[in-house]
Amino acid sequence: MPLSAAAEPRRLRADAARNRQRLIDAAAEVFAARGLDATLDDIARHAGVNVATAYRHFTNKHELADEFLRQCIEAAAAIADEAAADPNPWAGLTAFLERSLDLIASNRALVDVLTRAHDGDQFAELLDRTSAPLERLLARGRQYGMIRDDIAATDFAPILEMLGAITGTGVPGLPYLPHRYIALILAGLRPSPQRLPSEPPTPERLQRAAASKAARRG
Amino acid sequence: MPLSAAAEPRRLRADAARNRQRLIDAAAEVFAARGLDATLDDIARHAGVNVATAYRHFTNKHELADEFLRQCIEAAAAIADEAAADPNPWAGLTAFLERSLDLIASNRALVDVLTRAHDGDQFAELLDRTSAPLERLLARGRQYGMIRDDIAATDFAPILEMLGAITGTGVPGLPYLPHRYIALILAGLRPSPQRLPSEPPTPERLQRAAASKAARRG
Amino acid sequence: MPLSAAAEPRRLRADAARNRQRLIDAAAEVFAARGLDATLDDIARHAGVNVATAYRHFTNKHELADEFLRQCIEAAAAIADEAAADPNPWAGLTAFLERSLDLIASNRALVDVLTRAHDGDQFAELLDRTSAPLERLLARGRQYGMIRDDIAATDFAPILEMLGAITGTGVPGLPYLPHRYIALILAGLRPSPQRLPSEPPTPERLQRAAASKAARRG
Amino acid sequence: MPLSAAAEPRRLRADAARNRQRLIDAAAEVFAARGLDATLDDIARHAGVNVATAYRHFTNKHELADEFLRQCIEAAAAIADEAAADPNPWAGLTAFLERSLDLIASNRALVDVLTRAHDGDQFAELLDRTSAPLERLLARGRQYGMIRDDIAATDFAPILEMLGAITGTGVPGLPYLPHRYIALILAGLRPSPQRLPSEPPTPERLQRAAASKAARRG
DNA sequence: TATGAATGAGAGTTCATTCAT
DNA sequence: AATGAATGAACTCTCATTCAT
Repeated sequence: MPLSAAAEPRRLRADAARNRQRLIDAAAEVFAARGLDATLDDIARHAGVNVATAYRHFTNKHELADEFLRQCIEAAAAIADEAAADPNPWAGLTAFLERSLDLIASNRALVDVLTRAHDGDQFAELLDRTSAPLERLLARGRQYGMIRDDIAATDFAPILEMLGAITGTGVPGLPYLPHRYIALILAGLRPSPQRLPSEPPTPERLQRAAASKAARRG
Repeated sequence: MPLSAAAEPRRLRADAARNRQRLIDAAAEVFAARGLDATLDDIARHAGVNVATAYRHFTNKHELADEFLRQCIEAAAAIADEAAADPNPWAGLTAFLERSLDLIASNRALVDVLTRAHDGDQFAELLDRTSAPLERLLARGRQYGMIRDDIAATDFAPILEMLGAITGTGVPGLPYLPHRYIALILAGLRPSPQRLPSEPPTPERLQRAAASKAARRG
Repeated sequence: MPLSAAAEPRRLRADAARNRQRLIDAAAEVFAARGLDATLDDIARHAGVNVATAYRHFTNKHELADEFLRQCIEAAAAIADEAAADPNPWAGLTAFLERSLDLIASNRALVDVLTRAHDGDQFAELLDRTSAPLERLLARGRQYGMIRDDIAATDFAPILEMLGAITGTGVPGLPYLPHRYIALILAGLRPSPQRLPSEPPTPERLQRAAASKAARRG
Repeated sequence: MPLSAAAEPRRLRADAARNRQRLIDAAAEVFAARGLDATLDDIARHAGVNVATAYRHFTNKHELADEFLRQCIEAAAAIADEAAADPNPWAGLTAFLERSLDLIASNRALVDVLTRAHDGDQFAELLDRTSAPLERLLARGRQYGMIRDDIAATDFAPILEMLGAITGTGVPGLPYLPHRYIALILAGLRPSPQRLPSEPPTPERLQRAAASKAARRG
């Protein structure tokens, strides 16, 4: 899944820029197939370039993964934007979860980054880009009495994290299981007299949690 | 968290048994901290023994992980049994999820085993041990109109998998976030006029999914 | 004794080619000194490169040994060719045995390959390359009544295997003992009224024997 | 002042002596099957005792191998004695070579010790025990004009070493190949007008050669 | 700039040998 | 005396990263 090219600060020669994007696309494919543990050599071979070339573009494997994840975040943000544009908030919310799940499902590494938390900063970025549209969506949903009012945009980070954990449960030839659990969570998001315990997480808290996960990994 | 000692066929000398359990406990700690990718050397050092000693007790790293997971499964089964014994099905269900989450939270590797599925057989075992009590619990819950009737014991594998993904979100000094999402899922488990899509997964399907995950990892 | 360079399919950079040959030469020396059990680390150190470099050139220890043996086989084939070119068959035969012995003597591992049979395929290759010239040599020798007529080219595999076993018997400052036993065997190769028992071994039989030896070793 | 100086170094308890012999027998079997590289653990298990027990009887693996080889040497000496007792020197010589070969063939490790020279001292011992009977045999053979007179007892060390190298060439269902090469060597041992180069090796030389081989191994 | 090649620091595993019961 | 257990030192092989063309 070649993600849209990102804006690069420095000007690169045309072929260099092409190599750079090739590497990111290759990373997407290989990470998707083998997870974040895939070797850089493999990715480079997949991109049709040499490993050393990868190191000219990215100081280390970590950074290539980051770049790849940044592009994933772009895609996630686009999904949130489109969902918020839906006139029916409930339909928008449903679409948001389902399309997010599709994105996650297409990338094993994205599961890794959400589950094993590769880098806290990326997480913050993801929140930053999706919060505003989600908040708009939720506001309208509450207005119409479609969505419970003790849920906030930041709650969707853990929610997607949870859904990401079961993306791999697809078995060819059978209905895709995660939809079932999206529906379960959607049922939980309906208005209810019983309030959820504690408050929605603050962005800071989510960042700290993601960072602490990242720290564990080294 | 030293798990309950497992029944060992052969009698071990006192010191050997101690070392064996030390290794498993060390494995729990180290796996908890760094996931199933942790090195055996690390675990052995943590246990205060030589790597070769680990190899005397377990033919390879895989087997040590298996032993550790087996003990986790015992604990999980105990949780399911106690939950089923609760006279109030809803309270039992709540306790089941919360205590399961606590167990998972204390072991990063348990997340791995649920998320990344180290070994399909272990997964099958886990299902096997928890299905019967859960099914009893659900049956009573449905009778009393407390629990929606299109959910089955096997649904709790993905549900716990999901919850496992966010166990790491705890931040010292703040209320434990996962409880919030347990509550969200519990809300979704209340009876509802809208049925969930597709059927509860069959044990075979869950096993196949777990096995295919395990295959990816190698 | 650096053996003649072998034809390599892919073009290697100058320094890589140098390292590659250095590794093979180092393998020759180290195998010669310690047999095929020598460690790759040792060989690499001898070649002045890192072990990992050895692994860049050869997928495993086995393959490095194979490459080294291939070069030995080239040398052995050259010896057979030159011997067959000698106008005097007896002189040719003598030269063949003596020069073969010199080759073997310079390489402990060559003894290994003949004695302990590292790889049945290599053995087959060796036979294949030396049989034709030897057969020509023997044919002329029989014509002139110089060589007994119940001996065949394939007999020289076991004969060299035998001689290989005593190559190590040289002691500095004393006449080289193996020559004495070459002479003994040459005496046995003179025409004789008493026929040797059984037939010369077929190539298939030699290969099977070599393969069964290889199997034992693992 | 006890007159009966025991031939046995130390008295062993009956069961200890039994274990000791069991270990040597197990060593023979296991060495025969897997060569001198077999693990002590394997041998001990084969003997039905613990490794540590092996270390009570033998200071290290080397010494157990030595003991095993010593028993082989006894057998070899017996063969030489019986051969010398044959009234027909040529028949005696033939029997000596064939039975020696059988002995070697039954023990992979004996090939190792002769080929790869585990220990120079053992070699000396072997010579020592077989020289006298062989010399008597040869003397009579020369008298009758049956055996060439420039061959000596010490020549049979390299000769057996050579034959040992091809003991493995047997293939089930086919005539045993080594007999063919014994016949070849016997043909070379017939009287001949052409003298062999250099002199028969002195015992010292053979010992030095064997010792230098042993040194290589470490 | 891009490449082929090289490397150091492990990871998993094995084995001769020693220790503690 | 004999055993179960423990160990340190190897050995094979891998990979992120750097160097030399």
